[in-house]
Amino acid sequence: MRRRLLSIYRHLYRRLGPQGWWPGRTRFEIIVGAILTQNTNWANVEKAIGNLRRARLLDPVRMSALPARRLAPFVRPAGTFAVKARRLRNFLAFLHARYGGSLRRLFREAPARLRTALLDVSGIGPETADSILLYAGRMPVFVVDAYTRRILSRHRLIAPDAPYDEVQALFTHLPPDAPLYNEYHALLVAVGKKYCRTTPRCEDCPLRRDLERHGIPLPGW
DNA sequence: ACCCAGGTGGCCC
DNA sequence: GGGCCACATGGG
Repeated sequence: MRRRLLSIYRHLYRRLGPQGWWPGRTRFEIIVGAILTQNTNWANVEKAIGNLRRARLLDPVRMSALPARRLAPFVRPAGTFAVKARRLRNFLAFLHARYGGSLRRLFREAPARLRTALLDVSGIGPETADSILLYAGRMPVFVVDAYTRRILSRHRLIAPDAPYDEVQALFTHLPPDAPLYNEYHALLVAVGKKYCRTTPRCEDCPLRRDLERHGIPLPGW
């Protein structure tokens, strides 16, 4: 399994190159993006983040000053904006209550403890929590999203309806290396955007051809 | 006029 | 504990 996962990674990397994820520079911006991108096209998230940036709200203290009703209009392009404004505030309340508003202190937690804590925040589920841990915290936690699922299931590495933790467990076959997990997940999203929707016929997927050519046939094909 | 996008929580049974 | 459903914008 380890060999197979690494082989997929190498072929993805060779084809698509480094992805430079997460888009967004500061830790707080990454966290905001992770919440805003829930079930939403990233282009829409960028518009919302642009609104927040222009209003100088990409800062925990400044954002905390706004009640959800005042925050929502900035978030609007990301969709489900009332919900997401509340979720941003839920995170900020959590950050303030448990870490005195300090992201530095938050990320001093051990990954497993922080994950549990984040999952207690209403509006932060497993994917959002893991995105925060990996991309904002640079912790070796693999992120499972719709693309991860779609690609792995089409390659018969998981069942299409496999539970989150089960999919994530697959990647424990890899060394716990945050930059590797970062790049790997970003590549899965990139290849998913590029091929999995426009080319639902997996026989045409260049990744599959790469793997077969190199003697790593995918099971079930 | 659909359908989808880097989910999550709240119901209902 | 599973099976729906609301949330909602912008692009194809």
